[in-house]
Amino acid sequence: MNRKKVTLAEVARVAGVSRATVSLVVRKSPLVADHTREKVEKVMADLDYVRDIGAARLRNNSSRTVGVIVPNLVNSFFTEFLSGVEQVMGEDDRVVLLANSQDDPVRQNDILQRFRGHGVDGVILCPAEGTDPDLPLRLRHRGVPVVQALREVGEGITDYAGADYLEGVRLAIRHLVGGGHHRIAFLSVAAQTSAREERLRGFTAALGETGASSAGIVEAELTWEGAAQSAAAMLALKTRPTAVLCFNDVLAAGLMLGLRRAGCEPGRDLAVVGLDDLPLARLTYPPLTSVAMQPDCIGVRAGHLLARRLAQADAPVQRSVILPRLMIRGSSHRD
Amino acid sequence: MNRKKVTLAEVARVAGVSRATVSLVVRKSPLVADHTREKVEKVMADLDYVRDIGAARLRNNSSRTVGVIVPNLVNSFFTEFLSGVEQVMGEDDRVVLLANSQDDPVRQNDILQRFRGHGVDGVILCPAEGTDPDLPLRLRHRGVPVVQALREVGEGITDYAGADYLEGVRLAIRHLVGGGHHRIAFLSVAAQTSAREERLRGFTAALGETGASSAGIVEAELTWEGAAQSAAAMLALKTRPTAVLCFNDVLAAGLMLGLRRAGCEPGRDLAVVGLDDLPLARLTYPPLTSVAMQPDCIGVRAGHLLARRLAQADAPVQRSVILPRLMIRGSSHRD
DNA sequence: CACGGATTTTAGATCGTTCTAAACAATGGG
DNA sequence: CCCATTGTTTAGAACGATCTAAAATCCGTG
Repeated sequence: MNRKKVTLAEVARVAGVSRATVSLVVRKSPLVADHTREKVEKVMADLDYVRDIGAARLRNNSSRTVGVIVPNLVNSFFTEFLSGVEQVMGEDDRVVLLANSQDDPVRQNDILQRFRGHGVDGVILCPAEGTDPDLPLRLRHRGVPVVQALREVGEGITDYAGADYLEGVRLAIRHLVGGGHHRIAFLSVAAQTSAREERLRGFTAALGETGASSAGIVEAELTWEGAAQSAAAMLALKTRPTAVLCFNDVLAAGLMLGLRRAGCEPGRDLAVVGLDDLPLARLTYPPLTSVAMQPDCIGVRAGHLLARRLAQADAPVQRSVILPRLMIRGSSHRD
Repeated sequence: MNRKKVTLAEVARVAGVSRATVSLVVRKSPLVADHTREKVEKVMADLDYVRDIGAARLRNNSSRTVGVIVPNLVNSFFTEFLSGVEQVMGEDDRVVLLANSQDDPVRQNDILQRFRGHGVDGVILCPAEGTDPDLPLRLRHRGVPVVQALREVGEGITDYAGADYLEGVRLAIRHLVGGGHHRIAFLSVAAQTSAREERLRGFTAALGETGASSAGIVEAELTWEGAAQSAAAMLALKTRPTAVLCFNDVLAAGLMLGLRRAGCEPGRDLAVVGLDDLPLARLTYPPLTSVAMQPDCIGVRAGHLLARRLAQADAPVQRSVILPRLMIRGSSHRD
């Protein structure tokens, strides 16, 4: 209640030095003599002084704050990513401003504006579906350092951290073909993002490489219910697939549910493979074969990329792409 | 690159008015005449002016920023909660500073300090395991408005938003007893939090009410692997349970996995009930009966509580407790 | 047309920090 | 004893907004 804020000036007064000196101590400058440093540090501890970073930023332009924009906070793909980012930032004594674009480019712009108002040092962005491809360019012109992650818009304009979705899909398809599957369907989402495009491209590419054939592409809403409902469409394809590759694990899990309802036992009657290897992949029945994209690692890398760019604004653009790993489980076995 | 920051003064100069007037326009004060307002707004738009909230806060003490501390970013209980908080804050034109305490009180203190330095208006805190019970009091003395959520430490010192875990457990036990189960075990976690205590208390209380008896309490690490490993201990209990209530759905799902490995079919040989009703509850096999705590709603309420307190610092302490709902699914059927 | 009151506008101080440039202290050489 | 040199400290002006209190403008009346 009565707690007045302790300021530099207050510390200076008590310690019998000038504000400038205290400021130097706060910033661990080597310019201050040891004995004054100690004296000042003691006073700071006694008074429970907390440096006001906002005021500091006003003067010197570094808020030690970064904005993170994700399209979604329920899919653990994004929250694990977020977790990685938060971890790096914490280690680096930075703080994360979080916002959820809900995959809406308009909201996303609002958020960027808000972040700008808060003086963020930089932004890590998973661009929302339908993001204007020259948003990155506009941001660069406004002087906002940006790292894109998980999805990308515009080419080579900003740093980027993600996984090699294409290779991930190839791993999955090879695994299926190796297991004797030759008619493979793809369960996709409607939302147009780079992640989707890459996965779809990977699908046709990998089919070409392996000589397997597409049994068709079915689209579902990005929820397990949507996927469950799509089971009917999947079973009604002209060329009935023996295996289905899904855009991600949520869809795969939903599909398995829908298949079982329709009397088709996933893993036995129809192989199902997911992508992302979310934790839930181990908990479905049968456990879901999936491709691990390690979103937490991607988050860590995105954090490092941003740190690098903040340190050196004109560094060359860099892409950091993680190699996925295939996790084989029951949903793609024939036993 | 060359973008210089557009300031109030710049806008004022171009519009031919004083900074003070522009400031009034920015804050939508009714004091400005309509024609000047329009003129100024036009200039602001032309110059792409963004108000510097940090600078504003320095003068008037409202950063429109709140800190959120969660113990964990992989359990969707917390991320759904976070999602709710973020949503309310966004609507209210506030911004969320996110940090993960990793259930470590020391980290948690660091984070609180950091938040203070960033001038947050208030904090929403899910206290880490082992948090000093008078942390809330200390924070109050420092003048930091706090709302606790999901877990609570200290009694009635801060506002609190959570679910009625006790009632949730009661619902689950009643359901089991109604289904003919009389020997019920509890799968708990080791971590000492108010959530755990309340659930455990609820367990014994509900057993008393219904006349069922405890088959024992088993502790597991809070991961699905931990729960899977505990299946053995569960099956080895002296009085073999016919049903198990689990601290949360992650444990329940893990336990089901472990049971099946041990040749005991969950849902048929042993009923399993979870708590929290995470999305994964629908995706396990058999689908998991659980008690919905609606963490996203709790997040929304926590946000509102904090907004209220920021508006009125001396409002009476309020608790907002959500009534849980039982979601009956296959894991507790006998068929 | 002068006056009082309401409506608009503004100058200048202020928030807590950092920066710049200069002052001050200590030391050693000539 | 003065001066240059190095090492420490500091006064005062920023940063970009908001607040306060006062000034300027407008308007209807007497």
